[in-house]
Amino acid sequence: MNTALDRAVRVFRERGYHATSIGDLTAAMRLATGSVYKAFRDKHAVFLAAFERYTTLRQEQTRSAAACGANGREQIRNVLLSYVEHSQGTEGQRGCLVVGSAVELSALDPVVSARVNAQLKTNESFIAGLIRQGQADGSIPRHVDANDTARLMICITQGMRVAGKARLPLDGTRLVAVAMKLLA
Amino acid sequence: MNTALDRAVRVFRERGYHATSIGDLTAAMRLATGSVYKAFRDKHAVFLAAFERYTTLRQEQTRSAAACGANGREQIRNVLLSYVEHSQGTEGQRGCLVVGSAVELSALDPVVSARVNAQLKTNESFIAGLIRQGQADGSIPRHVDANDTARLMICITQGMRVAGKARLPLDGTRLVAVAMKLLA
DNA sequence: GATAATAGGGAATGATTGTTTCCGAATAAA
DNA sequence: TTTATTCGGAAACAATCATTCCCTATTATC
Repeated sequence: MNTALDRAVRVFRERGYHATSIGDLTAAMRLATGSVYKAFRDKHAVFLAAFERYTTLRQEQTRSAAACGANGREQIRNVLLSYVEHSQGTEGQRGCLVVGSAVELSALDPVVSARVNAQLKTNESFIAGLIRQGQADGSIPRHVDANDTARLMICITQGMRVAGKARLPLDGTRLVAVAMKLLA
Repeated sequence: MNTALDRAVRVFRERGYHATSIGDLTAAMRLATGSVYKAFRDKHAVFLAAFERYTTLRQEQTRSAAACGANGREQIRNVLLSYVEHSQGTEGQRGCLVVGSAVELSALDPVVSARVNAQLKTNESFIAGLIRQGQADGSIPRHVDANDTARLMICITQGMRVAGKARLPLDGTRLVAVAMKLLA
């Protein structure tokens, strides 16, 4: 089931919600029309399940990327680097389901809007927590505002995903080096 | 004609390309179906015209916002502030047609992809030019890398539009104050 | 003032959409 | 073996989509 969902995630990331037909979905999931409708109430339910699967998977990835850092500052650097890498090449053009949902559905679909908002808030407080941790371990100056900086970093990461969709080449080390000035 | 196009811009910004039907378009533009198809070859042509109208309009807005600044640094601050304001409230939730096109169409539509890419490149080199201007007038240190910083600022502005779509409240002065550390 | 030409509006059309239903195959229970 | 049940697959369904065609005004021209 999860393997079929992963394939649905991929299609929705590439084509978005409205441009993905049931035909696209069944072809990607290797399931017949009836099977999809036996497993999910409708297309919208498939999307919601795919969204949830995507966010849990991505959350694991960024947290394990952060875990490699020795202190708060290094953890944030790793998170940013991880975002750049996921915004590049094939993976980058495939896009982020959170960004895609925010842009395509947030204004039209209240339930998707709520999930997107919750996910962004989660990511933001995760980064804010890393900043505070860095201030505790001495790797980030005290005068840095954790909330404001975290919000700006959310903008940066979301913007990276947009740039990745548009095939703008991003140099990870250079870009992150500039972004780290926000922690000065 | 431009007034009808402005209404088309608004619909495409709110609903995106695929979720906008010809019915939505005719209702918004106050035109009958036949009239739309007499003025444009098809839906795609309407979108392209709306896209072009939107980008020229936005370009004017950001350039006039920049013009209010006394030096390069102040001009960049004004540009960032203008982006925050356009990413907030009703206007923010309406969304940016460049971001929307990048996310929804860039992977599927080569001609839209080219326009999006060109627009992002234009914005980026505009900001890079402001940075260099700031370095020339002494308001921005020489050691700032204009290209890298401009690219990161593009990520920031695009990310703001995503946040605006998701109704994340953005405090303009606070957010921009943090972002200005990139010019230190 | 009559006529040609053009622009705009709305109904008809064919294709595609999401959804449902029905049917056959495979598995488990009796 | 037979019966029941669950599962996947394909055809059928109504609705909606983008597009075309035709008709009616209105303007310009002679």
